[in-house]
Amino acid sequence: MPRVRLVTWNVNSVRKRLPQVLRLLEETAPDVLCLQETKVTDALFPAAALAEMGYPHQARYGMPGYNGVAIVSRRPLAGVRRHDVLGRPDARLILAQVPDLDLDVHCLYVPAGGDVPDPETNPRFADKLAFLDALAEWYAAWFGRIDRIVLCGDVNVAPLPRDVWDHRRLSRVVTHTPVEIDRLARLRSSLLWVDAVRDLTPDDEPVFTWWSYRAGDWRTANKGRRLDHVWVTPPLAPALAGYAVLTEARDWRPPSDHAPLLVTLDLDRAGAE
DNA sequence: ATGTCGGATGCGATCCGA
Repeated sequence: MPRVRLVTWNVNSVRKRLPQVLRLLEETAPDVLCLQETKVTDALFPAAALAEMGYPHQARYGMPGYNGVAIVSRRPLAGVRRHDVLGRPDARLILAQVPDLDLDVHCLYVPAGGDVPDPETNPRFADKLAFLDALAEWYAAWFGRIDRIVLCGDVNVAPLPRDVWDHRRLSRVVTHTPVEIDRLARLRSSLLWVDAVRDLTPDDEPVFTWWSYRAGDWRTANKGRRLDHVWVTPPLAPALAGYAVLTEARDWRPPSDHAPLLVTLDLDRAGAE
């Protein structure tokens, strides 16, 4: 079986960013692309343009204006399923099987959590914590079935000190507070998920996938955070072969504030399902 | 507190969410 390439990207509107998405597909030729913040209803999703580029297999879960996730693939998808975390239909998680690869792909967009890292005064932050708790519980109920799952998405948490440009300063900033890091760790424990990037890179090496629009020269300032993650279940850990943050895409005008994350799997080295 | 995006509303400028 050849190497498998997966890319995940928070596009911040798939319609606004369609030329950049097509360029990404052309230049990186992934088997599967996971998109977050598509910000489009399913009826208006640019299905034909992506199909024309060689990606006719698409699972999408959109809503007007906000959120929205999609999995687009060169290989057939099966068993497409949406999951409403906390019972809310807000287009944040979609699941699909890739039968050719004997793999499940999950595409996730975790709530950002607002500006104030206090669940007492900021309902958005409380909601983010509740979302992570509910998702952890949901996955924990799968435990025992040893599946080959790849979870891709914008988890809106940068867990390690070197996942942000300034650990001390950002410890009081939403995305890097201890309480969020604790909740993300619980989610990771739910299925013993392996964080692909940190499995392939020492923890003390800075890795970022997001740079705010508000910093003038993002590359020079480099005030980034690693908000976008690819996690795999234990049978896939031996298959992890490489990753790349495609920072060049952060400059494709008009840019998303996230860079795509590419992960390569060598499925010959994976465990069985 | 600020900075800059994208979408929705409703048709212009403002609000929400990020």
